[in-house]
Amino acid sequence: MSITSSVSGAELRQFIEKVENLEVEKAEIQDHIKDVMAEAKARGFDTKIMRQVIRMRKMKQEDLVEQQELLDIYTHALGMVVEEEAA
Amino acid sequence: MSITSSVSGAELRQFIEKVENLEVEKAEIQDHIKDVMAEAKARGFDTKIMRQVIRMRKMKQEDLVEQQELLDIYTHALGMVVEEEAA
Amino acid sequence: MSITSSVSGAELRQFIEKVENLEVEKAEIQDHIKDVMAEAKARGFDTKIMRQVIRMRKMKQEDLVEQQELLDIYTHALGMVVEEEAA
Amino acid sequence: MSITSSVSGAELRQFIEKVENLEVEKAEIQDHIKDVMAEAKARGFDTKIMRQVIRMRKMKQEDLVEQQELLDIYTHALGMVVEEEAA
DNA sequence: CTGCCATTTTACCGGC
DNA sequence: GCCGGTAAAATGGCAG
Repeated sequence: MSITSSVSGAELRQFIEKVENLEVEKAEIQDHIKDVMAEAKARGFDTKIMRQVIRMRKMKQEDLVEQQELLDIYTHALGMVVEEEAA
Repeated sequence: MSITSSVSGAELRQFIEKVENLEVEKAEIQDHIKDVMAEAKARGFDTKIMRQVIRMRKMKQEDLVEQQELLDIYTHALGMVVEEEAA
Repeated sequence: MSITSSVSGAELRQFIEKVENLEVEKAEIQDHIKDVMAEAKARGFDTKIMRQVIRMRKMKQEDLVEQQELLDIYTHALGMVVEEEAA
Repeated sequence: MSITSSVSGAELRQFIEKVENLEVEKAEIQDHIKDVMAEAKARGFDTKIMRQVIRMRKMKQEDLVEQQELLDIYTHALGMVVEEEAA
């Protein structure tokens, strides 16, 4: 009995190759980002600052989401606390 | 504030937005990868092993062998014997 | 605001601070681990392999063998032959 | 020539065991944290909220550090921009 | 080539 | 007891 018998090699291969193809696409985009940064640098901008700015803009958005989640949690929790105190 | 600053500001903004857009694209591809892995999992494949296989396929054969050898050296030095299958 | 809420708040604070203190301790130990690894690296050991060995030692032998077998199955199914050393 | 000859098994073992011991300590603290959380839960607190609160308190501290770093970067960058515009 | 930062992987925790 | 998501750790990549 072959060691391969317990899995469908063909199916596995399809999944693997699909992921690998997507990873290639991703790498291309990453390269593109690198190009843009290089161009910005050539135009005199400090890439370190740019990265920091990008990072902070991302964080700001995430914070909004975070705040909303906290609000939701508190809203639900209030119901619990009220029940709790009523008990 | 000088004209120069404003122009620089506009140009900077363009670079940053371009990068951010590319990062969005990248995130979408990453999500797609996640989907593929989830489907593979649903089809009964072990995603952890799949990831390992993908990593191995990316590595140069040379490095792969070297790393395996080093692992062997270390495990033997520690007296760790991993039970081998009789083929 | 009710007395109950204040009491709950104080109690909650106590729990949270206790957790935070424990997390500080944990971080210190983590730093210590980092130091040990750095020393090992300075002595010429490959820390990546060391980490892998530590992970392997944590795993049950049974699971370790199983995982290795699965990897073999997948690599064979994909026709990946990892060159074995002649001992 | 033995496969073990190229590394000092004794020294490696010492490093590994030291790390493992530290990891045991760390796990104990983690268990302790778990106990505290379980007790809080038993006292009626929502662990999800607690985690969120702990997380946000940590982030607040990290944000301060981040802000300072950004300030530093900007300070340095200003020098650059001034030079740039003078050029 | 070293340190730093982003990504990726692993481990954990709570819910079903 | 798995499973899904979330936080911690580790690896890899990039800039300097």
